[in-house]
Amino acid sequence: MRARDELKEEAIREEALKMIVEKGFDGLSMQKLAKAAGVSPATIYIYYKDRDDLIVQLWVHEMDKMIDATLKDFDPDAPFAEGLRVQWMNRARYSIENPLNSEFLEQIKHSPYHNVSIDKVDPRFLEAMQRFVHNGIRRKEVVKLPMEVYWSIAFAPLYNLVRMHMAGRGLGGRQPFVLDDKMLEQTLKLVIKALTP
Amino acid sequence: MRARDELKEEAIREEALKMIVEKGFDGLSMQKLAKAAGVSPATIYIYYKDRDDLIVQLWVHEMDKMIDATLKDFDPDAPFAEGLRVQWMNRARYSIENPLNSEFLEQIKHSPYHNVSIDKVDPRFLEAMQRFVHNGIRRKEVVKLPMEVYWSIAFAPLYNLVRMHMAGRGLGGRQPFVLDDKMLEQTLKLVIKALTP
DNA sequence: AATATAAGTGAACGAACATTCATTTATATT
DNA sequence: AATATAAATGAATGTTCGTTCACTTATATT
Repeated sequence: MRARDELKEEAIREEALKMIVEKGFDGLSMQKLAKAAGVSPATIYIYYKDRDDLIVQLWVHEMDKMIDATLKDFDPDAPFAEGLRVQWMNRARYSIENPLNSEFLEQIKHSPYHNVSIDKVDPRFLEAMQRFVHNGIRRKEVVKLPMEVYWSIAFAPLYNLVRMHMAGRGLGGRQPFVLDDKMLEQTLKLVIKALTP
Repeated sequence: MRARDELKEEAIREEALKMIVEKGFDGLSMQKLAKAAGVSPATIYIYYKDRDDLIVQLWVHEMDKMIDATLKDFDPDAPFAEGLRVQWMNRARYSIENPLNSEFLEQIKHSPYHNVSIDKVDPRFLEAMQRFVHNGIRRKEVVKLPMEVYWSIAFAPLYNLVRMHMAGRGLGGRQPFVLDDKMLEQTLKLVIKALTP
């Protein structure tokens, strides 16, 4: 039998990502995607059941990559401030170096597709995060908090800064905006201040 | 001459909002919208130049409502912790009481439509915010920060909690999640801790 | 070299799409 | 009551959509 062409598969993912980020979900047309990826429309349906399945599988794939990047050198048993810094910097670096990939994830998260994809987060990631935070609380390095509150304070500011950095504009969109290392450090410091007793 | 039917206009906005939040931007069809709003497709084009214009104008309209709600009883010259609390609670209440409206705004913010709409934020709102923060810095109630960092720490956690509350599920989507007043207070307290010297 | 098998294709399908247009309807002004 | 005007319409426009299907192509196995 004939083997699958990994390059085709990758091209489809790549172009789909680009189309969605640049034109939104209503800008993703299967025929245009096929043309952009250099394959026949029918080929896409070998890999994906339908358009929705393509989007959800793409999300799973990108989420995996993001999680891998975020957890690089991360040790859930490390001291809290250190562990949080590793995750922060990993995440910031990955987002800035892979703007299409991270914008796509943000776009999904704030769209109805999220209801479908949300269940598919790697449970090992959640467990690692939970252990990390509970370690911190046990050692009195972190104030006692529901996971959702912790998460919102720890990472939502980062995501927001990254989003403005991508857009190249800050609040109200009138002024240019660049997220530099100093600002990242400054924000992280304040986040740690909020979360430590 | 014949007068415009305000009810029709409102019905179009209402149904468009519902369609976008429930089915995403690719779920907004002009013909389905017309049917849902009880008007002819052609009628929509009296109010809006085209589909994109409808979405952008809808954003402007909803943004106005959100800003009005957020600034209710807000005084930019009030003490920092007090002013921030007013905005927080206003915003949280409006979002929870008007889930469609606030989900729509979040959806736009994380989509390519944001590039078009971002310039249209009411400048008076931005000026009020700027004055409020600069007041705080001047009075040494707030650490010195770029507006973008301030904003990210002050509000991104709130938006994130509200989003999970809407979805009814927390991190990873496996556990139910309800944002209650206690949690809101707890988070606000930590945010203030981060932002005050 | 022959064969079986799944990858890959281009053209075609009906359905749904955004938008327009000739016409009708309601009403403020006269 | 007549008139002017813009609102409102339903049907129709051509286009693009997601998806399928009969067919060809490449290759791993024999």
